[in-house]
Amino acid sequence: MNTSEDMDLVFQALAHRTRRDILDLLRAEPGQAVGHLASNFDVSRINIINHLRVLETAGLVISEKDGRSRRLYLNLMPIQMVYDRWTDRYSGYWSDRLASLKYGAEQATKLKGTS
Amino acid sequence: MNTSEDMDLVFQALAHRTRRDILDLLRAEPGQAVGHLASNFDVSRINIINHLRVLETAGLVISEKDGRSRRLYLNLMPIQMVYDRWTDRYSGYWSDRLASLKYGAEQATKLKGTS
DNA sequence: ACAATATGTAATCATGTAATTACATGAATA
DNA sequence: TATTCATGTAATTACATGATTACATATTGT
Repeated sequence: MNTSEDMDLVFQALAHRTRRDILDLLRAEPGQAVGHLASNFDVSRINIINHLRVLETAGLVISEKDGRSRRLYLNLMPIQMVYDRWTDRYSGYWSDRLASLKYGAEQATKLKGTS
Repeated sequence: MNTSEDMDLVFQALAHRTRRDILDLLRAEPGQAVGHLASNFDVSRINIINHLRVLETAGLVISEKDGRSRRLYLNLMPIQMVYDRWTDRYSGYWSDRLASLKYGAEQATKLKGTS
């Protein structure tokens, strides 16, 4: 998670519903195989493999071979690092939830007042 | 932030370095105009307008007309809602930073042991 | 060895995105 | 009113992405 390109990969990976659903399924049942995972979707198995490649490139999914199948695991570290970087940047705004909402209200007021 | 399509928009908006840089600049100097913002980049002014449209569609940027210019503001609410939803889902893993790192270590050990 | 199973690669097609140039609108000001 | 300034729209181009079908690899079991 050093370069900005890595962050691009993580956000892009999360920017598709199927891939977010994959992460949910891997969280619910870690170590499941590709075919078993794909059976949850209406799209082709190959499409799920393509999505898995995107997730693996972003570091969000790790896999290990197990005979003729492949076990899949969720890895949340990239999301943690994005979160850390983001909250470092904007910690003043929303490191604390209440402060964030306060900011949102202030901004709304400011916009209302000047328009 | 009700539908999954809204989350797609937010993640897609964040999945480009220029757009993340725009958010940083708007945070540093709220209310700045389009041309002033665009002067920070090497790309064309129109390209920044296109990126702004993406950010506004995702709800991350709000704007108001001010004479012949347009004032731009950062809106972090969509990110907050994505964050809330994500941490709701995976709160057991990384609502607490230490717990998250612990999970990461456990997962690494698990993978090492079975491969 | 042969067949069945699990996964992956290659080629393809349609669609979407990023960035550009040229032109158009609308507001401030001489 | 004409002109400059700030912004926006339209059309275009190159490239990336999502999803598919057909084929290929590798492993298990008969």
